Amino acid sequence: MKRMALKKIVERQTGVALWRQIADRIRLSISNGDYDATGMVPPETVLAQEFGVNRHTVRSALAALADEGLVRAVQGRGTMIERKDRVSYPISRRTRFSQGLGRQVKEIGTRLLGHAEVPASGEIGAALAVSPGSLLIELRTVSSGDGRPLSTSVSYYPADRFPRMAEEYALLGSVTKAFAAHGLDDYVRVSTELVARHAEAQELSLLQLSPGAIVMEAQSVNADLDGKPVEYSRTRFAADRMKLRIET
Amino acid sequence: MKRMALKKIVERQTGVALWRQIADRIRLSISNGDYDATGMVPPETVLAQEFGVNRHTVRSALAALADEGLVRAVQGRGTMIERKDRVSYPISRRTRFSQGLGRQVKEIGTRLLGHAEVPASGEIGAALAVSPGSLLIELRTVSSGDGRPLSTSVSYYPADRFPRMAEEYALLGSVTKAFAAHGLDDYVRVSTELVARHAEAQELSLLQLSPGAIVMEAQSVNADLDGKPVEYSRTRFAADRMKLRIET
DNA sequence: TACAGTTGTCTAGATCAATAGACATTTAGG
DNA sequence: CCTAAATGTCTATTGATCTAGACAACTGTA
Repeated sequence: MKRMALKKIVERQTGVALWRQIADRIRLSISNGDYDATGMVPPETVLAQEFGVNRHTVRSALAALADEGLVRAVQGRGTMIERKDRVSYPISRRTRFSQGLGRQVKEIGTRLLGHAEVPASGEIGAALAVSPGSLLIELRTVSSGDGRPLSTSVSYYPADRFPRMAEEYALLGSVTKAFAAHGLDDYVRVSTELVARHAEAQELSLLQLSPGAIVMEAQSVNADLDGKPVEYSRTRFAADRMKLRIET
Repeated sequence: MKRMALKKIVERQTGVALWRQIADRIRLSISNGDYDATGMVPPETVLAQEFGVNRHTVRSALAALADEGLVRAVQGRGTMIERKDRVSYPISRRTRFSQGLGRQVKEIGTRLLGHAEVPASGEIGAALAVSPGSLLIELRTVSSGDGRPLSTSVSYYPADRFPRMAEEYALLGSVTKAFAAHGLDDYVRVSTELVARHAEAQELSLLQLSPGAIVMEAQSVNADLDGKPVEYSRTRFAADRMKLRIET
């Protein structure tokens, strides 16, 4: 289906600047492959006409995208697309971070931001089915693909069963391996809840997002094969770098 | 865990107006139940201090939320919360729209916006495993719960197998029943891909969203029990009214 | 070299967003 | 009946956003 050259409307007086709306639309078009034929963004004058705004407004949008490293403008030639990918991340009964990304990224980085021992509280305690007040290990991490941050997580593990979680994770760089080091060889995803919202300040900095960006937040529980919960985690994905593939 | 009274930072010069950022944050707090104790939003002066902005800016944010019908301000008393729900929508092998919402909403509405017969094209044809150019039935719908729009869909069905899809759907108000009318009693979800992004103009109007709002877009394929695809659909959910529960 | 097409830069003005302060109006409670 | 606390309204000012137009600088091609 040839994509319709549909009118590219932007809304005024909405609290979202036109240049940001336009930047979002162009980013989407790039990731949809709309400009693959030329590898370039249409000329500023053309975009200005399509969106019904002044050329300067389009320039602000392109400047923001150039700032993200998504495009690069060359005087006299045009604005070239530098990057267009959106990584696909599978969510299934056997969700494993590094396996899922597979060949989409050459190099996967995981960084342990910090860890702590905290008492179980309402929501998290209930999800892990531990008695209130019992100790949990909390891990905070950021994961990236080819140097670009993709997600940030806060995860909780029962401290009595996985006492060395932080150390093993720091050493092995993988939750799956850290579980294995505690004698747990297999686990499955029990539940996942998804919400999309604007990123908060801390998420902007952790994920290196431009302000106003969107995150998808997944709250998930993993359990061992007996159905006993072993992990509760809250992962926030950079929405414009990822799509989630749900395998049922 | 008692929620930390963490500093509520808003970012300036980002192309997203402060009042809109604050409106988004308050909306999130309402849906998180942060204000359940009183049923009211904190006083404007308090919010202004928390966010580090002028009271007038907070007032703009609250005016936007009042416009959505989320809160109602009463002079001399305060700003009361009118609505706080975020509907949970399950995605599983047997995703059925109306069943999933269950008791969360009293009244489910589905409206057929229009239908058409279109030739199968690249992506959609491949997903449905039909030969290129063969005919598909396209349905465009909006679904709502208790009068609030929750999602809008575009769906495709092979015309040779489900020739009366549009008529049956219009009559029965349900895809499951329309399938049954064609002799298909059961079907399962094969794949789902999820993306979150800012809503486009058309989506804003269909879902009655305030500009700058977020939609979650799910592209899904359903198949009969022999694995033959019967439906390709693209559903956009109003992100601030829904959360998706993924059942694996 | 000439030229068309493109991005880069500058100036000026109009509109929107945010701050600041003052005061009015309404409500609930002592 | 007061008063404290809350929202409602008004004016003025500053900075960010958007429009408008003109022209400079660079690229590729004829």
